[in-house]
Amino acid sequence: MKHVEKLETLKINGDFRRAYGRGKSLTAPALVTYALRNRAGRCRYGITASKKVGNAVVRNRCRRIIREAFRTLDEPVRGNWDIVFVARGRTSQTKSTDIQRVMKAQLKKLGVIA
RNA sequence: UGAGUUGGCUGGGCAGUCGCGCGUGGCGGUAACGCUAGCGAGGAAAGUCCGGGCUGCACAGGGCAAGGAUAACGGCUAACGGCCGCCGAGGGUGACCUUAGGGAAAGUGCAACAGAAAGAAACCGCCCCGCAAGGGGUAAGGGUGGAAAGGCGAGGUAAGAGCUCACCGGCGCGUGGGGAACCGCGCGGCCCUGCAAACCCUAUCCGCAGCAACAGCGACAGCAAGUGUGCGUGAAAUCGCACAGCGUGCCCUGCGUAAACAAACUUGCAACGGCUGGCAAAGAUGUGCGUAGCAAUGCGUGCACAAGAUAAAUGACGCCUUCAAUGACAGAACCCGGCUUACAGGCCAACUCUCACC
RNA sequence: CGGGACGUGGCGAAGUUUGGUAUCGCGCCUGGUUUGGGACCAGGAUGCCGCAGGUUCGAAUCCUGUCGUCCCGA
Repeated sequence: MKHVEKLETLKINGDFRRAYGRGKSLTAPALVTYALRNRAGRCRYGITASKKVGNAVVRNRCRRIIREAFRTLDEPVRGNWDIVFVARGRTSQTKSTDIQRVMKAQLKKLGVIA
């Protein structure tokens, strides 16, 4: 992802719902990834941390860890995708480098990265 | 030496590499913007329990009703249901802690079961009268109960009883102290059970809503409304005046109730992944010193203080200190003053009891 | 930001108004009936009434604080 201009983030509830409903997904104890090809002409991503994960501090930490893992990803994205990352109970206790390893494997399997 | 009480502080640091928010300063650029410096979560930012600022409701003045809140006394404060002091009550050997703590002779209600009786009472017992049945007196004793008609002792009596007396408790009056709650002393007579976090009464305070308030701007298409009577000017009333109507739960006073040249105009609603302001540096701010005060706090003076997002910024890697920080509780959302609740570890001060020694 | 409701045996509810005994249905256990099971009959167990204080002689009920769940409005 390095040397690429800032990615747009998903904001509308409808975009998230479309990714959940029609996108492909993979699950791990610390991260769930949804991916769906879009027609927006660019790649977008969103991060979700539900109330079940913890209080506001814990939810913020999950979002930061996931965002840092995604930011420092080396491989470029092939094509235009909407990607949604969902934090789980283990996310807040995991290091961002470990999350990145899981994320890389999931994105590769989904065909987002080479 | 050990145990404890109260109050306060802290809530890792370093800045090397990468990254984020703001847009205050500088540089470059016509501009968009780029580079760089700067600033960037808490003591509770939390819960949203009180009080204000601010904004709107025409909401100005007065009264009534309803509803809500508070409750010894004095003070502090912009205000408070907060804080300080003090009194009473309760707990602790003590430092100290706790305390919704007005009124039960204004009225209504409740007090299950037990008990004769739960408010002004006679079941047993005791005493008197009577052959007996029964009648009368009596709250000392028994028994029930959380609570039984002031407590206890002496006198007194047929037996008893504040019937009388001493002490204690309560009430009333007087008096001394205190700013007051209240405390002390003297005198008087002996009348009153508990529950108002039951209804209620008394005193004091409170208009309602909330930054998704509110103000402004805009694209595509839309919707609704512009009250009644009389008089005046005009060709025409949406102009002027009066009354009515409408505008807060009600009443009174006062106030408001858009817009002229005949096809527009005005107002309101609604609509959007809306946008901008409100809203980010300065005020009921914090702190040092002086001063008034027991204190809360006031006054004077010096110094310090740039988080400001809008799906929402503080992270990752590394190093150091550490028993441990990967691991206390926890993330600003208009802003302040409090309250309440959560909190690993560490530090400081004052005081109390105890042990030892002098 | 504002408003409201609810936490009671394993599950679902009543009781809270007006304070004194916690009740009902399903489920569970034991026994009977049956060759056995179901159904049926008889009996039984199961509660810190979300938590912590307070008022009261006495609290599921009243008051205060607190935790959790759900709903509504702007």
